[in-house]
Amino acid sequence: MAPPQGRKKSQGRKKIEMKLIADENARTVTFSKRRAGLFKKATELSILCGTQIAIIIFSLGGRAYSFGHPNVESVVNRFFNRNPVPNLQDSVHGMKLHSAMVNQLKEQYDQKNKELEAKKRKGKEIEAVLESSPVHISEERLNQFNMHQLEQLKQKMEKLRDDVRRMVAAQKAGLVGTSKSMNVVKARSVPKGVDLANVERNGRDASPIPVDWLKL
Amino acid sequence: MAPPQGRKKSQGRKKIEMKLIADENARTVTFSKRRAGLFKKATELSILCGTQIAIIIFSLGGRAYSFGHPNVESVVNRFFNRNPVPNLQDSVHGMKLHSAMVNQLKEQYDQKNKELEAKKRKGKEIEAVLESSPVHISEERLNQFNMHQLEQLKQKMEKLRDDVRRMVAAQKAGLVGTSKSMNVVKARSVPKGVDLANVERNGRDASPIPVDWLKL
DNA sequence: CCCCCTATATATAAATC
DNA sequence: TGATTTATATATAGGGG
Repeated sequence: MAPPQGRKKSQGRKKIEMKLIADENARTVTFSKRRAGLFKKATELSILCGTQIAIIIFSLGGRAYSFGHPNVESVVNRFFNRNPVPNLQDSVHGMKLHSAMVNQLKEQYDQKNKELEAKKRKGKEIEAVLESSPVHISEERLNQFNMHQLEQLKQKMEKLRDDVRRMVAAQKAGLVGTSKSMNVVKARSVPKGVDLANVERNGRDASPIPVDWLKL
Repeated sequence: MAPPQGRKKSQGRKKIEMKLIADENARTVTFSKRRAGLFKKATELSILCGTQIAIIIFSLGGRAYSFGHPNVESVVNRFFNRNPVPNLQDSVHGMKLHSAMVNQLKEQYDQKNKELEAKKRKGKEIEAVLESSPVHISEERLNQFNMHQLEQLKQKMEKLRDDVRRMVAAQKAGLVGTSKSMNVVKARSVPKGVDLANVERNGRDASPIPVDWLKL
């Protein structure tokens, strides 16, 4: 009934940037809360899906925190195949491969390859649309953009299409890549169907566009 | 005002009992979702608090899923206070892989992963540009342009640009071709001792899928 | 299996004790 | 470091394609 005579007790949860929390105090608090939350989630997962789980965490201070269902050691050992997994005996060039890990690696590769495949497919679809869509561009519309924006737009389109091509080509030729990074920052959602571009040519570029994204 | 003429599309999230999900299908779905959620949480924790984390999960089916920042092995070894693993030479995510086959496997995985990342990044970037543009242009519309039209666009832009230049009449020396195609970036980066002091992103991995893409 | 959507259950950033 | 409270940000169960 009575209108809130006092200010709100809290602004409620705020969104925070995804980067190392500078304030050590706040960081510690967040660490405690999230660590607890993570373990809770792990517990639920193991119960709901009947899985074995092991989690090991080292805080910046060097303290170790662990969680295990049924326990850390058994899961870790199983993962590193210390406890032989009879069902897995892959071998390459005669040597035994380390089960769970290698097996997982294969799956991951396949997964990524699959995602890539999907993207290429989408890229082609878009290309098709571009080819068959005789849309007239009015001067009006053109004049609404400034050169900088148009240039950027064009470049991005070209670049994207170029990438699609390269990828398709590489795919056909059986690519042989060499890189050493393995970070996957999972994006919440893959941007709509943004994939297109082409034109082998690349002219100049006057505007001081912050084109670091162009280097791939 | 008008009462909802149609039924709700969904009853929304329902509370579930904390016990092994009986329906195998539902269980699998939940496992996928929650596993992803768990890894995401772990990723955030490692970033926000600069911690090292390792997670290993074995599904009921016996499949292994892992997450590691900087990688599972280092964290596990640190936890058990061991030096390099004795009877385990291969490392999935980072370093010395003594098996040529496994090594190749890893490279291919990295390559795919990298391309995928680039793809996602670009998708986001183009979206960003589109959004920051004073003139709203839907992706739909953008996708309707074909290369010929883009060429025209470019020509018009160049003309405009030249006009502006004339007007500004000044130093125009800054015209540099800014575009290059990438050609396999072989980074010999050694994810050795990652100093968590400046954690930018984390390592992550996971994903199932049964396929024998390679006859080992 | 993957993606999307909706409606709700949960996790948590902040502030305070 | 914990335990609470408040107001929001996120995670997800269910269901469809």
